[in-house]
Amino acid sequence: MSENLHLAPLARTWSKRVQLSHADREAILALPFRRETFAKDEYLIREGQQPTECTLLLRGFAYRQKVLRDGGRQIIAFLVPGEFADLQANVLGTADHNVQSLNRSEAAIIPRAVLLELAEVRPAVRRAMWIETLIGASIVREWVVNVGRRDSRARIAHLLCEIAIRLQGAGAGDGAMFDFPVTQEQLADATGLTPVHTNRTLQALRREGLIQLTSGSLKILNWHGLREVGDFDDLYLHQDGAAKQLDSLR
Amino acid sequence: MSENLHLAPLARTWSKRVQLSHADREAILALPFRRETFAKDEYLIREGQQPTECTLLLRGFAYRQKVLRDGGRQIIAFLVPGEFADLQANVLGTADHNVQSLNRSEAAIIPRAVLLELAEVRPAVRRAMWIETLIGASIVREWVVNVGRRDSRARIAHLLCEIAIRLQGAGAGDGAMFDFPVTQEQLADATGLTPVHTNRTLQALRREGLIQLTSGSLKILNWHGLREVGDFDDLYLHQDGAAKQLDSLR
DNA sequence: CGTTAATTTGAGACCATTCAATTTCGGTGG
DNA sequence: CCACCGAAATTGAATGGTCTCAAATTAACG
Repeated sequence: MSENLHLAPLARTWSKRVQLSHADREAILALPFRRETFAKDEYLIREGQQPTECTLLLRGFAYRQKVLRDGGRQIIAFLVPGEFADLQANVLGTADHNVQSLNRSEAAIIPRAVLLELAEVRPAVRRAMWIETLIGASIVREWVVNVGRRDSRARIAHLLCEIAIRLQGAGAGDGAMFDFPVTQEQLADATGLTPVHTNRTLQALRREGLIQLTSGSLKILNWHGLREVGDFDDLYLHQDGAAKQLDSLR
Repeated sequence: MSENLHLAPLARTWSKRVQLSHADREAILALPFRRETFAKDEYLIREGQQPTECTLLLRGFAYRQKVLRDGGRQIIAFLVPGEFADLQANVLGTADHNVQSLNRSEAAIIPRAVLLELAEVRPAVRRAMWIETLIGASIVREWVVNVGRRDSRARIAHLLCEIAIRLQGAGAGDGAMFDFPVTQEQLADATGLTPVHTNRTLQALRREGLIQLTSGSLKILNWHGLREVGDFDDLYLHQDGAAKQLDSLR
C-alpha cells in the first residue's frame, strides 16, 4: 500500500491534466513496478531498442537525445519527475531516440502490458496519457523554433524560461530558485550551440542581471527581462498555473 | 455512401498503422463532414484558436508554422493528405501553432465531438490516432536535430529525404519523382536558413547531381548520395515500406 | 504579353565555431 | 582538513559559415 506511494508523481502529473476519480488514482498507485537508479549520463533507453517495460522518472532529471554520424549530440527534451521516458517507444514498438539521466536519478519500471491495459480500461488515464504526449510534442515544436530561428542569447533565455516554468509546475522550485543540475555542455547540446559560445552567452545574461546559474541551480533574477530576451510565450506549455505564478513575480 | 469515399485518405493512413475491421472502416467513412478548399498560404488554423472542428487534409499539402516577435517564421512540419491539421488543438483545447496551406488544397471538416467519440468507442481508431500523433512527434524531434546540429547542406538533404519517403508512403510519387510544390522560401523557413543561402545550397546539391528541384516537383537523382549527405536514417519515420522501396533504387 | 512572384548573383559584415590553453570547481583519498 | 584530481567553466585569437542588403534575372500566371 504505502509502498506504492512511490508512484505519486505519476498521479500528480496526470491529475493536473484530467479529472481522476478515486478509483483511477487507486489503480494508478496499485501498478506493479520495480525501482531503479541511474547515474549521471547513464542511458534509460537507447535508440533502436524494443522495450517491454515503461520507465517513469521519479526523482532527478533526464533528457532525450540523438547522436549524429559525426558524433555531434542534440538534446531534444528535458524530462522532469512524473514523466515517462519511453512511452512512445512502448506504443510504437521501437525507440527512435536515446534517453539519458541528467544527474543521479531514480525511476519506476512498469511492465508495458499492464500500463497499456490500464489505459485501455480507464478513459481518464488514457486521456491523461494522450494529453501528456501532445504537450510533449508541443514543447518539441517550440524547440524547433528556438533552435531554428533565434540567436544564441534568445535561445538560451528561452530555454531557461521553459525550464523555470516546468520545474515550477513540477513543484521543484520556489518561484525564482530551481534545482536543475545541468552543465553548460548539456545546455549547449540542447540549444544547438557550442559549449564555448554557450558559456559566453550565459556570461552576458548574468552581466545583464537576468539570471544566476551556478552548478546545480538556476536562479531567475529578472523574470520579465529574461522573458523579453527569450521572446518567450508560455502558451505552448499548456500549463497555465505555473506560468501565472512566475508572471506575478517582481 | 459513395459520397463518403472522400474520407478514404483517412482510412488509408490509419490502416497503415493498425488493423481496421470492416466495421471500423465503415464507421470512419460514415463520419459527417463538409469540404473546404484553401488557397496557397491560407490559414487552416491559427495559434490561440479553440477549434470545435477537426481539419483533415484530403488533397494538396500544408505546413505547421510559428511566427516570432521579429517576424521570422519557422516551419515545424509538413502535412500530407490523410493527416489532421489540428487534432492536437482539438484535444488540448487551444492551438499552439499555425497551419497554412502549402499550395491549393482541400480538406474535410469534421465535428470535433463526433471524431473524439469515434475514438472513444473504437479502440482501433484511437490506437491509430495515438500512433499518428507519436509519429508526428518523432518527426519533429528529428527536425530539432536537423536544425540544431547539421550544416546547411546536410540540413536540406535530410529534409528532402524525409519528404521523398513520406510522399512515397502517401502514394504521391513513383519512387524518384514527387509532386511537391514548395518554394525555396518555404524550404528556408523549414530548415532555419535564409532563402539566399537555401538557394545556394540547392545549387550545390544539383551541381553534385543529387537532386533536381524545379518549382512544383522534386526529383531524386541519386538517393544513396542524398542520404549520405543528409546523414539520413529513416528509423524515426516508423514507416518501413516506403523507405525500403527507395533504398532499392539504383 | 505584362506583371508579380520566385530564383539567382555579388560583396561585405557578423555571429558562432574551432582550437588550445588556463582557471575554477567539486569530490575524493590520504 | 588539506592535497590532489578530473570535470567543468572560462578566456583568447583566428577562421568560417551563414546572413544581410541589394540588384538582376527568370519563371509563373492571368
